[in-house]
Amino acid sequence: MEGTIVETEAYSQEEEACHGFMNKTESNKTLFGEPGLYYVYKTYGIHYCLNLVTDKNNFASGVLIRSILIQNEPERAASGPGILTKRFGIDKTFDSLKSYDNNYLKVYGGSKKITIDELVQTTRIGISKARDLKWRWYLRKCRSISIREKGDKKPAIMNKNCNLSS
DNA sequence: CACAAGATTCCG
DNA sequence: GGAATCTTGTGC
Repeated sequence: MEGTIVETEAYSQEEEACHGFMNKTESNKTLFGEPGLYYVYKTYGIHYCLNLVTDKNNFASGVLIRSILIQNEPERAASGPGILTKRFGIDKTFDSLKSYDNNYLKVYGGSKKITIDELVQTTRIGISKARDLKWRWYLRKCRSISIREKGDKKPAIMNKNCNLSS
């Protein structure tokens, strides 16, 4: 199974919404690890969320993957952080795996260049702290976005020649 | 040891 | 708008 990441959020220990804001604990320690690791946690007792650890060692930071457009699957089949992990079969066992070196799930940069004007930059979803930071980005022309920014209307169906895959 | 809150989703 | 559901962190 393969798809394109179309919506992400950034988290950093310097802001309150980050799991690593307070301190390093048993459950968030992966977030403090080396860049390129997966950080997977369970939320609301039900859903797993997938992150890529970024920045340097011992600095909690990561990117939450919020929506993936899966090839040869209906739109919105993986639009939302909890639903996409379910769709890809990602659970806690993926936590701390290297994104570039494992046998189950790989993430890599696409060959297609994305320019800043193709993205919508807006606020993050479902958090109560640091609500003002606009650290969420998504592809404007993609229909498989979990929640669109207010006023950003869902685009018309794309034709085959402007697909987002890399 | 108890309790509150959570990077969500689905249903009504 | 609200429940489901359960782990983790914090406080007493």
